[in-house]
Parts: sequence; C-alpha cells; structure tokens
Amino acid sequence: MSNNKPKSENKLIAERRGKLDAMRELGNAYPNDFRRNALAEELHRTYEAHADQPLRDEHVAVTVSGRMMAKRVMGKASFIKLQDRSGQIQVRLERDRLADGVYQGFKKWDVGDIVGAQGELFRTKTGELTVMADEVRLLTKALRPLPDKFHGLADQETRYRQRYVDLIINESSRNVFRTRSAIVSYIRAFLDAQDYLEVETPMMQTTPGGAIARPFTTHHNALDMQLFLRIAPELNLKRLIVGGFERVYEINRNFRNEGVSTQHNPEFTMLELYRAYADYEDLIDMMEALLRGMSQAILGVTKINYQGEELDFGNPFARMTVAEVIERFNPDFDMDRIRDREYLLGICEALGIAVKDSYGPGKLQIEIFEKTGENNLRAPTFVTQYPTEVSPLSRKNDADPFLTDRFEFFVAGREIANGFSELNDPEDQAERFRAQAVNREAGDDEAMAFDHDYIRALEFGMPPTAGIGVGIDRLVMLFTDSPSIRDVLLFPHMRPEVFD
RNA sequence: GGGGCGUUAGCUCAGUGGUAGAGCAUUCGGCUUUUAACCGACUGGUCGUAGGUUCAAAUCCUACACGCCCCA
Repeated sequence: MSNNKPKSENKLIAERRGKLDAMRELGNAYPNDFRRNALAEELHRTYEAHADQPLRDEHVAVTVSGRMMAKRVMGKASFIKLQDRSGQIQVRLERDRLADGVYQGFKKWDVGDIVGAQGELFRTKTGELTVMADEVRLLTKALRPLPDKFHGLADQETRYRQRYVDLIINESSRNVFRTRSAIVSYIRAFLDAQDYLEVETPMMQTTPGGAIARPFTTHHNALDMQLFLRIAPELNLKRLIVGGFERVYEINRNFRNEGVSTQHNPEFTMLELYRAYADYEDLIDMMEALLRGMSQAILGVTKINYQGEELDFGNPFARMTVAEVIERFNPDFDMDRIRDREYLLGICEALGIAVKDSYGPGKLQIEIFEKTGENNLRAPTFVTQYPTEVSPLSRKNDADPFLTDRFEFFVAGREIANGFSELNDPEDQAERFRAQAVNREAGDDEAMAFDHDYIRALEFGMPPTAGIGVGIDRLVMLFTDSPSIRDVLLFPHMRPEVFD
C-alpha cells in the first residue's frame, strides 16, 4: 500500500481545501450550533406504515444530520443521503424551497461532508422515506474524498490503519464492533445478576504473573524502576478473594510479548472471573450457560456459522480429558505409557515437536495434545484433567496429583477459555513457584516468577475458589464470523506507517 | 524466523518486454422523484522504494519496506 504524498497534495484534496477557504471567508467554517431531533433509523421505524399522502398530511418536521454518503443532482432538485449513527435517511433539496443561493452553494458540497437539514417527511414515488428540506447547512467540510461508493474500501491494510474510513464506509465493520459491545454488555449483565463485583487491577506490575508468557517491559522515570505490563490479572483477583470479595471479575487488557497472527494481538482482552465456594465443574456449567445465552441473545440462534462451519451452542457441550483427546487423534498411542517420559519423547520426535530438557511428561503430553488434538476440536468442547506440570496455579486432583482440576474450552479448533479450581494451599503454591523458578533459571523466560506477596496472601487463607479466563477477542471472532483477530480490534497492532 | 502471494489514478481493478488503461469519484455543461441516478466533455500516475539486466522495464532479476495467508 502506498503512503500519502503530502509533497504535492492530491488535486482532489486541493479542490476541497479551496472550498473550505471560501467557507472560512464567509464566517465560521466549523460551526457547532446545529442540533438534530431525529435519527434515521428512528424515523424509518416510526413512519414505517405511513404512505406518502398521510405522511405529508401530518406535517412531521424533523432535523437530521450526518455524513453525506450520496449526492444525486438533477438540475434544480437533488437527493442526498445522510448517514448518522443509526443508519441513513434521504433528504430532497429543491432550489425554490431553499433560501436564495443555498442551492447553488450546495452544488459545491462533496460526498463525505457533514450536513444538517430541516424539513418535513414525505415518501418518494419509489416509497423511500425522505426529508423535504426547508433548510440545509454544511456543518463540517471533508477535505479527503471517501472511497468508491460502490466497491467501498477493500484494502485490508487501509481498513486497519484508517479504521475511521472503514467505519464510515463498511456497515459490516460497524456491526462487528456493535456486536463486540453487545457481547461485553451481555457478560456484564450475566455476572452482575449473579452478584459478581467488577474490579480493575493494575496493568503495570513489578512482578508479572498469572500466566505462562513473556511480558512487555517499561520504565517508571520518577521511581527509576522497571515495570511490566501485565500478562494476566489472575493473582491480584485472587488477592481480592482473600480480601473477602468472594465473586469478582475483570474485563480488561492483557499484554503478551509474542508473535502476531490471525489469532494473536500483543494486547488482547480477557474476562477473568473468580468465585469462592465453587470448583472447576461449576465454572464449566457456567461457561456453557453463558455461551448458550449469549448466542441466543446476540444472534437469536444457538447454531452459529463460523467460516462455513456450523457450531452448535444449543446442545450440551462435549467433554473430554487431555488423555482422551490424545488417544482419539493418535490411534496408535500406547495409553499405558502416557506418563512415560521416554515414550513421550519418542512420540514428540516422530511428530516433529521441538522439546527442551526441562520438559517432564506433563509438558510433553500437552505438546502432543496441542500438535495433534487442538485443531480437531471443532464442536464446543471442554477438555479437562491438565497435568500439574503445566498448571502452576491449579488445584491438584484429589485422587491423582499428576493432574489438576482444570479445563480449557475449545471451539473451531481454538482455545477460548481456561479455568480451574484454584490452588489455595500456600505451601503447595510456594512449591510450584519454586519449580517454575528452576525453569526460569534454566532459561525459560516464560516461566513464572516467585511472587512472595501472593504466597503471603494465601497464608491468610483463600476460601476454596474456582476461576476462569475467557478470550473476548476470540469470542467476538466466532460471533461475527471474522477470520482474523484484527477484524475485531478497532485498532489492531501494525508496524508504523511511514509519512515522508 | 521460514515459505507463498500482493503493492498501478482518491477508491475498485485490468495491463507478462515496445507511447500508462477502465469504472466510480473529481472538474465543466445539461437535467425538479433519484436509488451504483442519467447524458455530454474533460482531468487525473515519480506503476511501493533502491539497484540491476535490456536498444527498451509496470512487466525480467536482486535487495529492502509494508500488508495478507500458511508454517514454526
């Protein structure tokens, strides 16, 4: 994509700048005294059943405003379309209805300008609800032309970099972000109804924790100290459980210093939720209810289409253990040796998985699971019984300490959520931190740091608790049929544009 | 990090070695019920950047930038 060329400014812009200069000479070119009393969609809804003559008889006077998206001039009369936040409304301008000179001035206006109009409603002979303008004003001059009215804006890069243009032009893009907002609102209402407290915890932390990931670093000048952007709010939220807030959640940004892809943005939004006196199975049930209700509320159906694939949130979700997934997708796998490190190493080698010396059988199992199973989990599926080795904050299973009471939720081959019964034994937690520290020493910069204050908090006693993290961006992708995470982020991360 | 594809007018796109093209938009003229309005005339480009090959490069080669997709 080529960049702007400010050196010899585009002719189209130069022309519009000339029109703006003329406006400046006539007075304030950027007035802010226009107020409207109607939105496009509201008018369409209210007068849906009105035919032309009854509508005229009612003399419905309205003021509307928005961006002029179409301009069709037929000599002494014109039609324009104004787009406001709700939709579009047509306005008819007749030279002889308007004050002297207004119509001549209007002919110089450009598609993209912000316009306000006042007049009475009628219906054209093709039935379109229209405002017959008695007054019309140019409220803001657009210096830059909009993309092609028919083909719109298709260039991906421009859509991401100049999201404002994408939003002006593409209704589908506007709808993605409306749906995103509706999803977040739905989650808040769902949780608020269950007496959860929404909280905000620090983005900048001295010890990043709560997930296995590489952090971003930053620097506080006055304190002259290194800070990390959080990779998860988990440990702080559990401190709040210790504090007695029993049910808390946060919907906010996490930052992970990893690659960028259709599934990953350096900053992304997570719902994290903690509930005392609950275990991971309670949260599995909650997650299932949340998704089913959300699908019904947002899309009106429980079967959704994602990139040509039907995903059914209506029926009970599948449940499998990590071991079962491995068995299912590796038919020759010897399940008797699933904790045999040497055997697992052999399988990894055969699968072309790069392993480190520090990997124990649990980590190796997960590598095999991710390589062979994850992408095949198409229908909504809860996967349970994750190895303790890869779950440093999860409560061990009472019957089998190799495993934890943890689950992840998959749909369309992607991890959407991760939850578990929380580890509230401070001595066990300290031991897990020490194990992570060993990995850290060994050069694994994703391994967790030892968080002394978190141990101290647990020593005050954290009630039995379960928690879950849900990737909001990925959820929005599913509900908006978006192939890339960038499609559901208003301003996705991009390399800087060069302005020369 | 590796591989593939892409970058031409404001937008959407043609153009595979021989004078840089179309539609829409813009500009000018016409038109008082249009719907991608219509009719007529015109205008608009360092073909992503830098090198190279060639009599000649948007086109072939190399590097780089940015983007998209796949893989790690």
